[in-house]
Amino acid sequence: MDRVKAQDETSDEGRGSESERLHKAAPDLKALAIALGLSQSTVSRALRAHPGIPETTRSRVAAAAEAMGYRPNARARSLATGRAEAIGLVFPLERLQLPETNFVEVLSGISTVVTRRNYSLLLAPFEDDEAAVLRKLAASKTVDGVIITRPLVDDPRIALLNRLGLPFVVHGRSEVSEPFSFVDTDNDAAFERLTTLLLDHGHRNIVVVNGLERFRYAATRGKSFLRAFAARGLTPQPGAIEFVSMTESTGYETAMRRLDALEPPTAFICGSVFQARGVYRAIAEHGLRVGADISVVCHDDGVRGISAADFVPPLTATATSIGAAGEELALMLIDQIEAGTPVTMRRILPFDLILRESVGLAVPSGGLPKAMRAG
Amino acid sequence: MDRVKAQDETSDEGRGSESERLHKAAPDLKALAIALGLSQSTVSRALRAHPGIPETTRSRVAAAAEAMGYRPNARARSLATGRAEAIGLVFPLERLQLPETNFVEVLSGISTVVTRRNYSLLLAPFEDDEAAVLRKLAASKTVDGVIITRPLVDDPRIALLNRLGLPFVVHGRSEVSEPFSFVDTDNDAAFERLTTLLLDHGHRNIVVVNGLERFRYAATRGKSFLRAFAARGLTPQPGAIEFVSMTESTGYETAMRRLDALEPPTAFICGSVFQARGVYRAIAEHGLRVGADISVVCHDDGVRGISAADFVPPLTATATSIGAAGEELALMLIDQIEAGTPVTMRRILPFDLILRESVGLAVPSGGLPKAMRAG
DNA sequence: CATTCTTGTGCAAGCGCTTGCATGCTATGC
DNA sequence: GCATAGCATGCAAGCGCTTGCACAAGAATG
Repeated sequence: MDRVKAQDETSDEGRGSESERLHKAAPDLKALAIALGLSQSTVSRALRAHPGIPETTRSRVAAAAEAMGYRPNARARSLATGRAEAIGLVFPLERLQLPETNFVEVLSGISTVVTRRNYSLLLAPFEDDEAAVLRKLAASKTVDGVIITRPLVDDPRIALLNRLGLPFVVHGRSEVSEPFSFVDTDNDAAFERLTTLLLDHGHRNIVVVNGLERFRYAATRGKSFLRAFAARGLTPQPGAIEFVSMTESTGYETAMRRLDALEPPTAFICGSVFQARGVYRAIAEHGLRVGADISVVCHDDGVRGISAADFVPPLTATATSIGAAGEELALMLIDQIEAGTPVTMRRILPFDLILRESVGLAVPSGGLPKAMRAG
Repeated sequence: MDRVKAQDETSDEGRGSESERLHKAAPDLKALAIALGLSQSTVSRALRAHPGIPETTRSRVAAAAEAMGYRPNARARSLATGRAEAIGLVFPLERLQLPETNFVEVLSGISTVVTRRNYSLLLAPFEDDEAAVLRKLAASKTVDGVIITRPLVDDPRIALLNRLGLPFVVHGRSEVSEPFSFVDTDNDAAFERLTTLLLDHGHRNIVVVNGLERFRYAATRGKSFLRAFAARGLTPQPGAIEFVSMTESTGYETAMRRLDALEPPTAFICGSVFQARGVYRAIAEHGLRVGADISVVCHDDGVRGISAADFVPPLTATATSIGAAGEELALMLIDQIEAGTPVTMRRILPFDLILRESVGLAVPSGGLPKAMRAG
């Protein structure tokens, strides 16, 4: 391997003339008021369209502000009003560093709404101490509220935020008794539906490649799986649920291990398209055909660039839009902030079950493959 | 296709008791000063470790602040100091929405440094009017400086920001005469190196799958390609450089079109791994083997989840870390802000040329394939 | 025509912090 | 013993905005 280093240069030098940069300083409220021959109060009220300001004054002020390029100083404004018009997104830094994540989709949804509502979005990553970040955001009043993600089954952040009095919205649910607002996918129904689908196709030995058990969504999904079995008076194999991380490689490893076991499953349910991709790979390496020899279904969050529809063969999945969840989160948080009074809002997003070619009738190991195309 | 809608629920209800949420309000400076029997000035100075405050007082104040959970109000502080201790990242919203982008890597690098330096990161996406966003950020003093990305050959934002007096750093360069700070990859050297490598292997009919010409990095890369030919007294085929977008699909389409042409190229140079992936696909569809029948090289920004090393066959590339560029950008901007005086800092990041199996000797169309393994 | 509203505007007191300058104090020097 | 330094701390004036309240002048009322 041949490695060639290119140069690496750093230098400093003066920049721009003082006069040029001071060109036309943005006026402050006082300057604007003087120019208009009005008091700061009147101008301020006119700009905010307070009642009691006649239309004539209002438009005159608006025109002058526009002409002079006036923008209120956000710092001063937020100090005076107690509102920052900004929300924070608190997340582990590694969600930006790991290759497989649905983080960007959520971020995209949040960004869209925040921009539309004229708020600012503060990114608040943390490395280990999330509570410290939350406390800091609350006390420093940098933001009016926060969005937190990936709640645990019993998440301590909820109590903390309630105590701090910082408005917040959770992406997902938690089993805590405290009240909180959230946006969540209907994991319950989705996994029950996926399980039922496989049961309908005669599968009994099903493995769930689930997320880590401490996260509430994974715990819930596991329970839904069991419930679907119970509803038919059936019992899954012991150890049917694998609580592993949401990556391609763990999907692969888990599937490899289970396929090499004494009684390999006839179907897999995956928690994410990433895991499903790994499962597909393991199945291929075993010389098996998805949909014919073995079935796979998954939950698809609608992550960019990796769609269940593009799998070969196309993957049956419960589909939601995690981008839409992001939008809903931001919307909910901002509404809550602007309501002033603490309210609890909950929203469970719907999903679509989309049947594709990855599901077939259960076949005993080595039995005849039967491709089945649903739809 | 069978679609099942799940429920969709929204509800409001009261939350938490007033007393509970007011539990233990974070004290302000005044409260802390009173508790300590000191004036606000002394406490403030002690906390900021101003000279003239004796060690004894300082530690006493620090201990009390810690015990009472004091955090300065960021709004008030920034109003008083004129510093927000925050920087903004301005970008087109679509960079978050498109599936193929190196945006997250940059963001990750920026986040890391911003957090380490105790700054806040404001995400400032725009839909069409970037200038408006910049003006607003400058006038509203929400941030102390901004990072802008993807500069055009002649980028108007630079003049604007200089005029506004808002500190900024550019990810990439521009040909404007105004001074500005930037962090950039050594595109010049990288593309000259890639071109030379192919020329060394006897390739003369090379197609460059480049980025859009209006972006300075793409324009530069094109010129470097020509320069490498000129250095050998050679001339590339007319229309050798394709200025297209940085996606898998355009890589695919471009390669398909060129491979179907009368004189198909014997080698491709791609601007990104995304394009390269499309090119590989087109080559495979033509029944050709990369490295044997046709050569491919690319520039690899080190995007998560898609590495030149994982291509089949592994792809020769000039490698840089775009995450490192993000870190450098944030570092530079913060240093610049804290320097107070406007300085111009430039940094050109090095790259490694990593030879893998995707390059072979040029073979005439239909000639004997010669696999060649460099290294 | 005096009185009470309305209406449009302004005064001034904050919001919670920083910081230039002033002050009272204890150590030092001659 | 008194002037001269520090030294540690406090006063008060902002930073640029919002907003409760007061106010002047014209409109409406009896």
